[in-house]
Amino acid sequence: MPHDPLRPLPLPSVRRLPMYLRYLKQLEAEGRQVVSCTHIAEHLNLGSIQVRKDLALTDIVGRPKVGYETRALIEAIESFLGWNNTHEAFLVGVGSLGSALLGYGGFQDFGLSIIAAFDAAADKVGTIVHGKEILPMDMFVDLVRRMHMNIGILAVPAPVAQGVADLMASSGMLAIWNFTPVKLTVPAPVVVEDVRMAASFAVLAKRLGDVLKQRSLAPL
Amino acid sequence: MPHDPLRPLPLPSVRRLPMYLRYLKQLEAEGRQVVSCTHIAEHLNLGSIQVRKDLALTDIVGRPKVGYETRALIEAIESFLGWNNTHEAFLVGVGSLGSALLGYGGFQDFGLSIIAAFDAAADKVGTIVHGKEILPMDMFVDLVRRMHMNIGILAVPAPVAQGVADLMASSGMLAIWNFTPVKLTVPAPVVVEDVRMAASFAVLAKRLGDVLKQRSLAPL
DNA sequence: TAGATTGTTAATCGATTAACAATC
DNA sequence: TAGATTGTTAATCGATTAACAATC
Repeated sequence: MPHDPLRPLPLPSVRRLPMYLRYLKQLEAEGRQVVSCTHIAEHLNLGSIQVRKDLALTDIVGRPKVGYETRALIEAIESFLGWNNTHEAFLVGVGSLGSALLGYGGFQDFGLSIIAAFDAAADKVGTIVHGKEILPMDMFVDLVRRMHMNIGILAVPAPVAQGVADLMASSGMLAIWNFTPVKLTVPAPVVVEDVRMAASFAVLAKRLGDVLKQRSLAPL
Repeated sequence: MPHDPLRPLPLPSVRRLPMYLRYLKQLEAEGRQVVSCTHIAEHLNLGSIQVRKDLALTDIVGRPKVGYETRALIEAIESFLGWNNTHEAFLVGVGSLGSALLGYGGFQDFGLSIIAAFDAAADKVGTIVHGKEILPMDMFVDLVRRMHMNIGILAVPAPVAQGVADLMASSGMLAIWNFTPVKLTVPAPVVVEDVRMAASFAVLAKRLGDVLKQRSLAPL
């Protein structure tokens, strides 16, 4: 079932692909040559049909009774996600969150490389954070243009988030990975993906509340 | 429509509530007394019916033609999410991500307070990070029990994630906010919420790819 | 009153799950 | 061959959107 390119991508499936990828890499490291949907599904607590359908997005074909070749599957997912060639990005905002992102090693798992970081604060500019020099905002637009940067990572304080997003868009960036809680407005082709930590915590707090409620109703 | 408590919560709605909350607080700060769904929806690029239905989860009632009282709505959402009383949490793992979480100011918006941080590395224990002393793992289980901590924030390296999660569960914690890419297995009442940055980046990369493809097909 | 907005029921849409033939 | 697994079509489920009466 080669996914009909006219229909929008099923985003829940896209979001699950990195989970498969991570597990497959682990299996490969353990020397496993082939793997079935059933096996993946079991390990990740998912339905095997769902896994099969998600994998089908990448146009991989498996062998009945056997499964998929681990290596081929890894390559199919990476290629589908575009994680086989490196994505270079500029980071703006080197506060506590921004500097964590600068130092986070896990990004290389998905081919993301932060090649420069910018901050508006004069006392941060010129310092080295996790091995990278912090550049002044003055240089931002010019460097984006000269280096044809597509991806901006936004980790500035909320009040200036929209302003920096405008700057990113006007300098020619096409994608903004938004770590602020601000709903950004951007011009036509630019895409924004929000990392909404508050949304995640809302679910946790709500479910914890349910557990506590049940506990108080039915004590030991 | 007071949400039927027997049916599971619509999680997409729960995830949107913090967005509303943030915007409502902004409106309140600007002195706005009442607000309509239409207005909220417009600002957040959502459908007004969706907003109305989400808000109905909190049992708030509005006035036709007028809308909702800003303050009452804020309180209804906070109460629904349990964000009116403070959630205290222990953080484990003070690497680059963990120390960012320690220093991140935004958590107070949702009543989350990290009251202690732990690390296994001897050279980190005893140091002060963002004003908080790093404690040794030896003290973890005992402190969780004595302080009746419910929430653990997991920001350790992937290889030890499951082990620390086991420790959290066995010491009596009921909720784990998981910043690692590992799929955790936990015993019965414990809830886990994953912050899957890779999933978010997968969507961004995929959509950026689409934009670039369109560009190359229809150049200037 | 007229018009806008809420609350609720019905229709649509998309994602998940089930069923089953094809295949190694 | 027998049994397990894939690929695909159909059924179910849940979330979103539409329709509309009630109300201020």
